[in-house]
Amino acid sequence: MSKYDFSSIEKKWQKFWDENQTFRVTEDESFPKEKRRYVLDMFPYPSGAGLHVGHPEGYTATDIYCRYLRMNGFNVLHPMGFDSFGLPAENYAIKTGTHPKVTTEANIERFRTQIKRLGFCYDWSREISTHEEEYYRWTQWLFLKLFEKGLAYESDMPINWCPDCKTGLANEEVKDGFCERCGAQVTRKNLRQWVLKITAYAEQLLSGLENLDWPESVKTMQRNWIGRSQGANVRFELAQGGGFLEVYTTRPDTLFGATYMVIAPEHPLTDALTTAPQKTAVDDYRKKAALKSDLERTDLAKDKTGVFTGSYAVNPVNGKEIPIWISDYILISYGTGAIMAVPAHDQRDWEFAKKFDLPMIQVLEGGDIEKEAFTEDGIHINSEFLNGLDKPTAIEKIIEFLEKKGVGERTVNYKLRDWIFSRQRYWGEPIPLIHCPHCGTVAVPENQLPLRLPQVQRYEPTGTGESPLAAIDEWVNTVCPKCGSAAKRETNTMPQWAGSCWYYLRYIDPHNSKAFVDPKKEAYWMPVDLYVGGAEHAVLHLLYSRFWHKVFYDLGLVKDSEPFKRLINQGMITSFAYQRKNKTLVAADCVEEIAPDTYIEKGTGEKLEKVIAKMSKSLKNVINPDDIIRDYGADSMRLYEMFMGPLSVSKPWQTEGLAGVHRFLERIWRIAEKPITDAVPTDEQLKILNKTVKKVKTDTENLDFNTAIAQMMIFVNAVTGEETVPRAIWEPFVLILAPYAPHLAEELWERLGGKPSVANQPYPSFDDAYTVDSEVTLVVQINGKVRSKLTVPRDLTEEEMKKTLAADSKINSLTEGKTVVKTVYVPNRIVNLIIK
RNA sequence: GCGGGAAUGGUGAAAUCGGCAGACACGCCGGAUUUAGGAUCCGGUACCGCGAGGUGUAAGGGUUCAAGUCCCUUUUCCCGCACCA
Repeated sequence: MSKYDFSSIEKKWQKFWDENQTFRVTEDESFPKEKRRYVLDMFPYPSGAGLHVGHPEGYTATDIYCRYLRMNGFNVLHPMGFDSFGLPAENYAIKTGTHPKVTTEANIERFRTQIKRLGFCYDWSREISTHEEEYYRWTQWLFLKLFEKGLAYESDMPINWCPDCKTGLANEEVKDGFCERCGAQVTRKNLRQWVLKITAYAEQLLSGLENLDWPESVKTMQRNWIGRSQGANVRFELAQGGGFLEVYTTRPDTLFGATYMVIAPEHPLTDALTTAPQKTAVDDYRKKAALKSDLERTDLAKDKTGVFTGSYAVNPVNGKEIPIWISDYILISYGTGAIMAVPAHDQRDWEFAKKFDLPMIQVLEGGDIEKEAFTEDGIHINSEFLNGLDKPTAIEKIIEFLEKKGVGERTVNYKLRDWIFSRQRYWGEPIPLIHCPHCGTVAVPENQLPLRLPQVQRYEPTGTGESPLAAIDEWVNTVCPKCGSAAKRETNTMPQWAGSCWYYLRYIDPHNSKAFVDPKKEAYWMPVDLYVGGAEHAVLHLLYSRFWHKVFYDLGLVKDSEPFKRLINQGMITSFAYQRKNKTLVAADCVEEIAPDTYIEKGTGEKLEKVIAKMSKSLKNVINPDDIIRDYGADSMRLYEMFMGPLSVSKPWQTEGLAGVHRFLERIWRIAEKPITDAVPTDEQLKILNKTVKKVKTDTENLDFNTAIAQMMIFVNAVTGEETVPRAIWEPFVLILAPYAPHLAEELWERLGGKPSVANQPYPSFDDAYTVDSEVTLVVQINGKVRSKLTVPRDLTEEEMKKTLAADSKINSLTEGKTVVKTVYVPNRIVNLIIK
C-alpha cells in the first residue's frame, strides 16, 4: 500500500500542465457568447515578503470556479500578472543601491513560483507585469488619450504630502490623515501637479453602480466617496460693493436664518474682504491655519476657531447686512469654500455662533435652539414668503426666487476631488509630456513610446517636490516635437494605480505591438464576468479603473461602459493573538499554554486571552504558504482555505483545521488503493453519489465551496469502510474532486486509466431518481414541540398522514383525552397538532 | 456622528420558502488495532438532569400553528467615511 505522496504528485502534474499548455486559451469562435467567461483575480504587488496566505484564498476560489466552468464546456479566460511599479522596491533601492527593476523581477520570479506551486489553471502565456516597457508603453499611450481629451491638467495646488515617502498622494491614499502606505502623518504642500479630471465622471461613476453585481458595501463606499449632494449656490452682494460672495448650501430654505457668513482661510477673496483694523488678526489666523495638519483641522472634538474680516454681505432675501468671518471649519476644496451660517439649524454654525456670540434666528418650528441646532424638517417661520411651508416645498420656492432674481441657482456638488496623478518618485511610468516654452505642454509622439525610465545614480527623492528624474539633465533636456526648440521633459511619474487601471484589457491581447488591445478580442471577452479580490481597493483601484474604462468607452476604445460585472471581496484570513488585560497584544513566541485554553505571558506570568487578530510580523503569527505546501501539499492548502468558511467573510487560520482536510485527502488516497471494480453499485451508493454530484455542482456554481467540500467528505466517509469500490461511483467522484484538488484528481484519473488531463473531462451529471428519497422523516409536533419522528413514504397525502398518526402509539398516548383543534401539515417535513 | 456588515457549541462553521438548530470539520472523551502513536478504524460530544424531561442561535419584546430566519427596541464587535455646509 503506497503512501499519499502529495509532493511528487503535485510536481508531476504541474510539470505536465506546463509542458502541455493545458490551460492555454484562445478566442475560439465556436464557443457562443454565453459560453465564454472572463474570470479575474486582482493581481498582486510582488513584495519582498513573498506570497501571503491571503493571496491563495481568492486565487483558489477563482481557480475552482474556472476549472468547473471548463469541465462544463465554457471557454474561460483566467490570467495572472504582476502590479510591479511601486514604492517598496524603490525604498529598497535607496537603502541598497539595487535597481528596483532587479529587485522587482526577482520578486516576480518568486511570486510566480509560489503561485504555480498551488496548481492554478492560469494561462501563463498571457502573463504581464506593469513595469515592463511593452506594457507601460500602452499605459502612457492611454494617459495621452486622457490628456488629449482634456482630462489631464496641470495645477499648482495644496496637496497631501507624505514627508516620509517624499511624494504627493491622492485623497484616496490618505487614511485618517496618515499615509496609507507608510503610516506617516500627511501634511499639506503647494506643488505643481498633474491632475486627472475624475470629477467630470462623478455622475456616471455614481449611476453606473446601479446595475453592477457588486457587494453592497463597496457600492456604498463608492457612493459616499463620490458624495453627491443637491442644493443651491447663492450670491451675497458685498456691503462695500464691488462684487459678490458665493456660497453653496443644501438648505437654501433657511436663508432667512443666515446671520453671518464664513469663508475658508484659503479663500481668494480673503485679502479683499479684510479691513485694515482686522488685517493683523486675519493674517495671524491664516498663518496658523496653514501650519495645521489636516488631522488637526478636521479634529471634531476641538473648539471652533475663527476671526472676523471686518466686512459685511447683504442677504439677498431681506437686505440685511451680516458679518463675514474666516474659519478653518470651512474647507476650500468643497463647494465654493464659503458658507452662509444658519446657527439655529446647523450644529457647526451653532457652535461657532455660541463661541463668538453671534445672533441666531430660528426659521423652522421645533427643537430647542438654546440647547442645540434644530436640523430636522419643520414648518418655516420668520421667513416671509416661506412661512408655513415644509422643507421640500420651501426649497423649491426659494430656488425659484433666487433664479428669478439672478442671485442663485440649483446646484449639485460632489465630495469627489480630481485625482492627483503625479508622484515625485522614480519607480513608475514617466509621464510622456514635454514642456515647450513656445507650444506649452506637448505630448510625446506615439512613435516615441515607450518613454523609457532612464538610469539614475540616486533613487532618493529630492524632497523638494522634484522627482529623481529631474536630476538627469540629458534626459530632461529634449526638443519640442512640435516646433523643435529646446524643451524639458515632465519629470514626475504616474502613481502605482496607473498600471492597474487597465491591466484586465491587456490580458486579452498581451503581445499586441500595434494596439493596447485588438477590438475584436476585446469584444470577445469583455466585460469581466467575475472579479475577486480584497476589499481594500473599494475607493482606489476599483474607482480609478472604472473611471479610465468610462473614458475609453467614450473614446470608442472599448464596448462596455463598466469593466467588472460581478465583484466579490474575499474575507481576510486572520490569525490568533494573545491579549493582556490592558488590551495590548503579545507576540506568539512569548506565550505559554499552561492548560488547555489557558495562556500566560512568559516572564510576567500574566494571564492572556486568546483573540482573533490580523497576521503581522511583530505578533509572529504569520503563516507562510511555502511551509504549508511542504508539510501538507498544495491540494490540502487549497482545500483548507475553501473549507474554512464562506469566501467573503474573514476567518482565522488554524493549522489543526488544515490537518483535517489533509486527512480527508489521505482517506481518498486509501480508497483509491482498494480494488476499483466493475461491480454494479448498490442503490445506497448510487444515492450518495448522485446527491453528492448535485450538491457539489450547485454549491460550486454559487461559490459555496465550504459546503461542497463538506458534501465530498460525506461521500468519502460513506465509502471508506468498503472493501472494494465500484468504478461507476468512483469515477464521477474523481471528476467532481478535480476542480478542488486538481493534482490528486489527475493522479487518480490516470490510475483509472483516463487520459490526462482530467481538467478536460466533461463534468458528471446526476440523476434525480437517486437524489430524491422515497422515504422521508416526518417530524410530529404537538403544540409546536417535537414529540415524534416518523419514517413515511414521500409525498404522503394528509389523509394517509392522519391514518399513520392514528396508528402511532406514542402520539396516541399524548393526544388521549384531548381535542385536536388544528392540524398544520407540510408534506415531507412536519406536522403540527394543536390540541386542547 | 453617518453609512455598511456581523453576533449560532470549547473552536471554524452549517441550516432553499419561516418547518428536526448545530451538517462537515477541529478539539476533547471512550473503544478497537498496534512494539509504539501526534497513524488508522469505530463510537460519543450544545447545555441542565440519573431519568422522564426541560432549556438553548447577543438581550428584550412582537407577528405566527411554527422564528437563527420576519418586525420593533437595545447591546457588543468589525469595516468604511467623517466640520462635505
